[in-house]
This record gives sequence, structure tokens and C-alpha cells, in this order.
Amino acid sequence: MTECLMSNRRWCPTPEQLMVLEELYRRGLRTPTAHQIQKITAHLSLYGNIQGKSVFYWFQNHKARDRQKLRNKHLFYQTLHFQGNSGMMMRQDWLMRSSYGHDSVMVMENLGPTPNQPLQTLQLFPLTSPAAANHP
Amino acid sequence: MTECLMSNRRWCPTPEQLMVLEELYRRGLRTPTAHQIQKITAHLSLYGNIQGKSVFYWFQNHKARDRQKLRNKHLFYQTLHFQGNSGMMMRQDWLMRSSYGHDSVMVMENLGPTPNQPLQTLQLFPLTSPAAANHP
DNA sequence: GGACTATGAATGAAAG
DNA sequence: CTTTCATTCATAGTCC
Repeated sequence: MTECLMSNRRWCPTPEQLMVLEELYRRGLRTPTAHQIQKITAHLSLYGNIQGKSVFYWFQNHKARDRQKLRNKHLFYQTLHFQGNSGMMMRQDWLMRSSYGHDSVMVMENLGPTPNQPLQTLQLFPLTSPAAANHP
Repeated sequence: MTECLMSNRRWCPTPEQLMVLEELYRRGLRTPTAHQIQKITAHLSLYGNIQGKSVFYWFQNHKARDRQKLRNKHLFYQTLHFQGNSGMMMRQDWLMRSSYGHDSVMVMENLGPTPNQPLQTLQLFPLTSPAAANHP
């Protein structure tokens, strides 16, 4: 039945809530705006406790996993040549990266301007270190 | 626990590192300069591998999510102020984007058309309601 | 009593 | 800065 008798440490969607969410998704909604989330949340509240973040997460996860599924399907077809034995994919061990290669980001390289430095006085370190409580 | 058994595709902060970062954050550091990032990174390296960009990202994310949370809290108090009878405000905190209208006014009350609307036209609700098959 | 799956929640990393 | 994406963590529910 899967009704969810969960100690509510996390949201457990009721069937009605799920139906609504899936319908919205089916209609093309993927990343609802804050306002949309509000409305959806309000509506879903009729069927049980729910927070906005749950709606937010639901869409995030659903979309992500949809995408993942597709990705894996592609990957599967394009590399399907091994593992023909059991006919069973054992698990989702397919950790395929989407080829992110760049490690650049170069965040650090803007050593230049840094126009104003408001909170310079704060001691970065020591932090873990003891007394030495010196001060400006 | 939660030591993070992650395959190192991305940085996984050790508890010590996290503690330091949080302490810095607590002390008011929000957007460290390149130089500060360097120092922090150097310090955190004592506890495990880490790159400057991780520190950078950490602050960005932490700050952003903090703010999101606050924003939502406000949103919550200013819009869902009904249901106050139970005496318990159920503390809704979550994250979401705010869709801040940077563009001037752009109120919704413009007459009808709203020429181009990506997927805005989709009816959130009614959902349970029938026909009304509108279209872009 | 574990293994496994699904899925809510979180967060590092980027993109915009 | 704000949003989004990808990956991971956590756990309820299920099966054996």
C-alpha cells in the first residue's frame, strides 16, 4: 500500500499530491517559480501537510532523474556491447560523467581590484588556536 | 559518521574543515577575497585535500542558501498568515529562488495578452478541472 | 536481518 | 548574485 506511516522526518506525498505533481510535470512544468511553488504548495496542503521545499525538491529530483534515465538509455545503447551475459544490469553503476573536463574555473585569478574590503579586520586564523586574542 | 566515502570527483569537506568554514561564516565572513580564500585553503589543507575553488563555492552556496531560507521565511509570514489558530506556526523553512523582478514594475495586471510567455500559460490550477484547453 | 529500490533531502559545482 | 544541474546522502518500504 505504501501509504506512508512514516515518522515525519521527511515529507511523504499522498497519492493525491503525487497525482497533481505528476500531472503538472506531464504538462511540461519543470522548474516552477517561487510563486508557482507557493500556489502548488497551497493546493497540495489540502491533501496533507507539505512544505514548499518539498515541492521544490520534487521537481528538481523528478527532472533530474528523468534526465538521468534518458542519459543512461543513450549510454546503454551506445556502449551496450559488453555485459551480455545475465541480461541484467546488476545495478546503476553507470557513473557516467557528462564530460566535464574543465578544471579551470579560475576563481582565484582576480587578485586585482577587490574594490573595498569591508570586513578585513576579522581574524581568519587562528581559529582553532588558543588565547592570543589579539585585536585591532 | 558520514565521513564521505565519495569517489573524489568533488570535494567532500571533512568535519574539521566544515567546522572552520562555519566558524568563519558565523563570524561574518561571506565573500572572502581571493587572498582570504588562499589563506583559508591553505589552512584547511591541513585536514584534507581541498582547492581554493571549493572554499569559494562553499561560501557562495552557504550564503545563497542562507538568504533563500530567510527570503522564504518572509514570504511565509507575509503570505500564509492564515491558519494561526492552532497556535503553532509549523516553521516552514526551505529554499527556493525568488524570481526577483529586477525589471521595473511588470505587474501582472497588464491587460490580458502578455504576448510571449514561455510556459507561463500552463494552468497550475485548476488541474482537476476539465476542458478549458487553452493554448499558447 | 540484511540487500535493494525509490525517492526526499542536501550540497558541491557550475551556468546565467 | 541567483538559478540550475549533477551527484550524493539518508531512509522508508519491500522482499527474501
